Amino acid sequence: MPTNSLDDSWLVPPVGRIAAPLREQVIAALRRAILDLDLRPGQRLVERELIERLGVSRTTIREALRDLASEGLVTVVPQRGAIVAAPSLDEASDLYEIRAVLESLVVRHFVERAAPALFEELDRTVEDLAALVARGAEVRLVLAAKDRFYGVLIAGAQSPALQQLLEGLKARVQVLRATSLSEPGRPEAVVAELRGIAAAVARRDAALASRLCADHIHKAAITALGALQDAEDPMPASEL
Amino acid sequence: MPTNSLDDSWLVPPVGRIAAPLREQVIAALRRAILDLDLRPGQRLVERELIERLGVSRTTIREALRDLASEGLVTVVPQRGAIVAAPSLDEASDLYEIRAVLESLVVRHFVERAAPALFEELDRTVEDLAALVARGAEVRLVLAAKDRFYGVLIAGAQSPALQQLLEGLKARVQVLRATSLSEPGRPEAVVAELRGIAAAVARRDAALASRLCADHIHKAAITALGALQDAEDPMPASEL
DNA sequence: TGCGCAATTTTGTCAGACAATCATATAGTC
DNA sequence: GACTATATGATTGTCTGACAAAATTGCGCA
Repeated sequence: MPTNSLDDSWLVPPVGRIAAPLREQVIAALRRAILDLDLRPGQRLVERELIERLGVSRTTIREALRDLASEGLVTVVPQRGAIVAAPSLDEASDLYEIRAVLESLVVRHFVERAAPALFEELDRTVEDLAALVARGAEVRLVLAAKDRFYGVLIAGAQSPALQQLLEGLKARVQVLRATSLSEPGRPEAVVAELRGIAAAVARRDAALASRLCADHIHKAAITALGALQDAEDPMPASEL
Repeated sequence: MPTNSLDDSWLVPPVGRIAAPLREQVIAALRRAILDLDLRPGQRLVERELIERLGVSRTTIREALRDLASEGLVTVVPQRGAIVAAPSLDEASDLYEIRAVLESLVVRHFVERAAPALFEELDRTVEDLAALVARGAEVRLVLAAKDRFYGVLIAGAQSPALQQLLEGLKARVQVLRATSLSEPGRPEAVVAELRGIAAAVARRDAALASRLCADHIHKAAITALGALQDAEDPMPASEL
């Protein structure tokens, strides 16, 4: 077996030609594989192998890879192909900082524009999250709940551009988010922080909510980056 | 002649197969055409016509269009193809707001991280701009000078992620930037505002510089959006 | 053991094909 | 004559196969 070829753990049913644009299915499959770490950061994505595994043509694979590249999930090096994106510590730090200011904007817009129903829904998502954490649910579920929280915020902010940018940013740091929530005590802290944000939002205090949101992401960043620094690259190029 | 096909004004030498990846050349050609308004917002980009005009294969065209879509310069509607992106007033407003917070971040990073030489260069670019405005240079040149100013800021901020995001945002509002600078008195105001930013940066006053930068973009936004509102769609679908 | 060259792999691009979908024009109906 | 339904054409989505150029690998040679 040559250096590092794809492991087959993420083998989804070769992408049936069910309904939607085939390319979308390919993108979804690859995205899931990357976010679930079935494909490891830095790993090469060789077109021929993807063709075999997903059962679609090179045309489709290449378009999908380019889409993922624009999402920041893979990096396409000219004449060398695509690799799974692996943000360095510095990059990750930058991404978190950018996310902090953008989420602040989202919160401000939410307070200004969101429909009343969304204010209630925001509270509900926080309590859902709190319940999950209270009964010690696994990280994956907590993360999903947190995504719903941000999802409600974005929906209320009514800014497609913000939504698109933030989705890209979140995808790029997805790896680290799980890390952050795994630190002892962090889930409880997260609940407290989000409750604070929600409370400020409920009082229509945009400035405070926005600041709390930025704080929250900064704290998450510190935790995640710290963990990343400890682990410090458990995955160099060759690992045969 | 059918409804609205491409005008040939932007016909660049059919993209010679000179050196770099062909796709890059196609992307560059289309980007220039869009930013220069040779291709008008809302206009359909039919693959076959692009093939003929640029002399490359459909594969290449399609990949290029997808790249441009990820930059936000074109919008790809499934099953209907690509059209030149046309930001609505609301979208444009959002984009400017996002740009304001991100440029603020850039300025802050610049103050914290930039090499001394860049501080000097920043001053130089402002004075270049001032000179151009003073002798009433055309809008295109002034815009280019302004881009150099932002370019120096970005370079000093040393954040690839920020750079990438801002390039995308700037591309999307490019159309409006020209409009903004065409308003009487605006160029002189721009010079004053940028001088203020540069001065604050020179004093290493990150907070002030950052706030001034946000202000500057807000003002530009108001001017541009106002002009946009007046013009209010001089380009509906059919114009035979 | 180290280096350079050749064989192989992989990407970039092309051409042509086809089904599915969208757009338009035509014909039939009220 | 206006309106709807169908047919016709245009356009996109996807596939196949091909080839040159660049990168990678492996081998032979010094």
